[in-house]
Amino acid sequence: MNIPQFLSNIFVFESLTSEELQLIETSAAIKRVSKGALVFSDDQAASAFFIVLSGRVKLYKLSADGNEQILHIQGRGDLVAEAAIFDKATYPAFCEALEDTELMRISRDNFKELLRHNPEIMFKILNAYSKRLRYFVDLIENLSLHDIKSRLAGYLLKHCTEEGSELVCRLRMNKKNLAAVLGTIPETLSRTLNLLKRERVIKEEPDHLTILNPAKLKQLAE
Amino acid sequence: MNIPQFLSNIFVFESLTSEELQLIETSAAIKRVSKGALVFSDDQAASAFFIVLSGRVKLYKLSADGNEQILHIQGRGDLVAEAAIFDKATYPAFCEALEDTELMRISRDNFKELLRHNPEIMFKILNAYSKRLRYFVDLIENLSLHDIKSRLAGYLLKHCTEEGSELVCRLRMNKKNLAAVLGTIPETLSRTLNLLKRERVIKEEPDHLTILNPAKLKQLAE
DNA sequence: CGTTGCGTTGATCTCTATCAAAAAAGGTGG
DNA sequence: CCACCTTTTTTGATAGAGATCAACGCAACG
Repeated sequence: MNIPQFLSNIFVFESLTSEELQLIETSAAIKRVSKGALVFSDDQAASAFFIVLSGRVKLYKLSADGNEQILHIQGRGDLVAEAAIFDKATYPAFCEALEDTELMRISRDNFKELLRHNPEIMFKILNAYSKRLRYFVDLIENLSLHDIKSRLAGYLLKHCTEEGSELVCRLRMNKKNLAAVLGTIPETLSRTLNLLKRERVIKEEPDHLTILNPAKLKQLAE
Repeated sequence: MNIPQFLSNIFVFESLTSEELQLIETSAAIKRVSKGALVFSDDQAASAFFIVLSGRVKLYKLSADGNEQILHIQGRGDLVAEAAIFDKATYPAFCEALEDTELMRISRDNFKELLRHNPEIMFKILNAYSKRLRYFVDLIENLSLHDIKSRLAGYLLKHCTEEGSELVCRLRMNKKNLAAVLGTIPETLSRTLNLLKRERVIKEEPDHLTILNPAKLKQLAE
């Protein structure tokens, strides 16, 4: 892969010159992880953050009895563990590869130095942080104020795409993970999907869900 | 109040010169709200953010049937609605005064201009954002993976102080609000406090809670 | 083919919300 | 200081959402 070329396409770095991109590349390391591998652990000491080059990772918390809540899923171009740059130097959650994934590891100190000379990058980081904050506010609202049927409806709406005349949702993860994204367990997800199928709101096909009644789905999601 | 003096004590502004502080003051307005008054609404258009000068406000979401989840409570020196500076220009939640409160309203555009000339402020903002992100991650973890007894235990531990030989927790808000902080309702909070009282973990006194068994409380909070 | 992991289904149980009402605490004005 | 009214908090009874536990079907895979 042409790394500088790739980096220049990432929102956070798009204002940098090719010399600066080169600089990032030399101070960064590529980390390759296979599907299912742990990238870092909750509370682990952190001296770097990551950018996803390819693949996807999930960031999640575990309860004492092994339940999982996924905080978010990051793909190509996304920052991972960026909270470890400016706040205390520990990772805020577990991070595991959902697929074979390539990450660029960027050292905290190098990056801060880069920022000092390129303050305009900070605006981009601030923008990314703001989006992340809003995403978390939505998640909190969902977990606290909506039931699972409503959360699932919201998720399907947010992740569906038009394909021809149909509205379909490709999950791109197994149902155990989808359950953990929604803050529930696979059994409950399975039953809730059944509810929606019985009400003819969605139809499940081998590799995707088809949304039969978007209006109803919107109403459920409120 | 001597505003520039006050501002210079706020973390975000502590590196500014008195001329710059003066500049902020002239471009900012003081907003006074009485206890119970709404400062702004969820999704309302936002062209400014706020700094709390005195008093406290709560930021919260409401469900369709009127349930409330408090996202956080901000006091003297804290930023409010800072996500509206860099991301889309709407307020991310409702904001209501818990007490008579003075806020400084800082226009988004003026502030951005200030940042351009004082990039070091951005580090402070980034730091504040990082802390907020971690706080939200904790809240998500709590709501999703801990039951109410555990959330209450965690809250009490986090907010208690040593007074003489005793560990006490002064709530500084009514129980309806505490319930909304914990993601529950007053009835359930009342019952959960009873549980802890019956187990001799805490004792309730007219104006505060005394923690009788911190070890047990820690164990409950995990 | 056995094994292993994933997804579904069924039965059950537990936590927490809801609804209703009583009790306690806080003003307010005479 | 007391009677009155409002708001907050507590208590009780009930219902419901979702977790847990156990079992089974099913596909992938060595």
